[in-house]
Amino acid sequence: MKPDNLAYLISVAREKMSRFIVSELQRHKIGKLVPSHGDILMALYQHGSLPMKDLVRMIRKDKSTVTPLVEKLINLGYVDKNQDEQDLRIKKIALTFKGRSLRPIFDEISEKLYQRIYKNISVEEGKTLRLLLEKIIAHW
Amino acid sequence: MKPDNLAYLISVAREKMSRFIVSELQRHKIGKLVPSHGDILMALYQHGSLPMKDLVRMIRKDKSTVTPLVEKLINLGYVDKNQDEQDLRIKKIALTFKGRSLRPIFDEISEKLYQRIYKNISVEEGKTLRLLLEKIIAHW
DNA sequence: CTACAAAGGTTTGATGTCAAACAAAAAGGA
DNA sequence: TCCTTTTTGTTTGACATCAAACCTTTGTAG
Repeated sequence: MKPDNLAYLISVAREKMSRFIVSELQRHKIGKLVPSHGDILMALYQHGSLPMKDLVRMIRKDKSTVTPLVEKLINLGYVDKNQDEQDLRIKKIALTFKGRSLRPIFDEISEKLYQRIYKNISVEEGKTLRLLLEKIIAHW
Repeated sequence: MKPDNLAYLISVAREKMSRFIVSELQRHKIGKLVPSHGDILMALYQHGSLPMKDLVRMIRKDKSTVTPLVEKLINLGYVDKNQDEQDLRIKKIALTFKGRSLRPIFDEISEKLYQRIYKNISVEEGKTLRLLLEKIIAHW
């Protein structure tokens, strides 16, 4: 649905970025991951151990989506899941050693994505773009 | 995966728009459709009958994705599919009367989306935004 | 004309995604 | 204490999505 040109362009940009990330992840043979898995790992890199609840909020996906996403990362050995001791409802997700060892790769992919975006716009234009997108989002 | 702020903002903007469209479609009881179905109908509103091949290109989805999307629209009675007479490989998708009758609703949703986006940015800013997104996409 | 390659679509299998229903634990109120 | 509500997370069912394999029809080289 792309009646307005802006909506169309935003969708296309997002698709390009998404495909770029997926292809980079595959190139590194990390397992067949999608950007959402990357979101989870990035969140863990930045915040350490996190309960499912916070992960759900941070990656902006339904909780019933996050469960299998995390499960996959567990099966690949990148994270583990442990019950909180105070509140037994809470499951805390944390990086394993193997998961932490992937960080350089994710940093590299992030950097590459950044370079790709800024290949054809200036830093100043990037600022403008960020500002406009924030305006649209903030008062949505 | 939202290391760079811009990538993150573009994703969030796209998600907001997508959810907006889905909720509008549901509000109109058109059937449980997603934006991709809207993309197909909009393409047909603009170009009349279209072969699957062109539909695939226009909505930027894999051909194996478009097949079931169209099938759903057929089941809902909004489009039909007929074999081309010259080239028997080609299946042409066309709007039915019922499908055409939905056009006002889609025009309304488009307009609402436009209003939502431009609620907090000026026309001039919209122009700038479009320009910058095009820059990023074009030389991707 | 025949064989091979290319093009247009569908099928199959795997998986991400959401909504709704569910289960279990904690919180709160009487 | 006991009952109700809220919170946290999983399960289930439906479906969009893609990649790879497949089928059918065209196009083409020899």
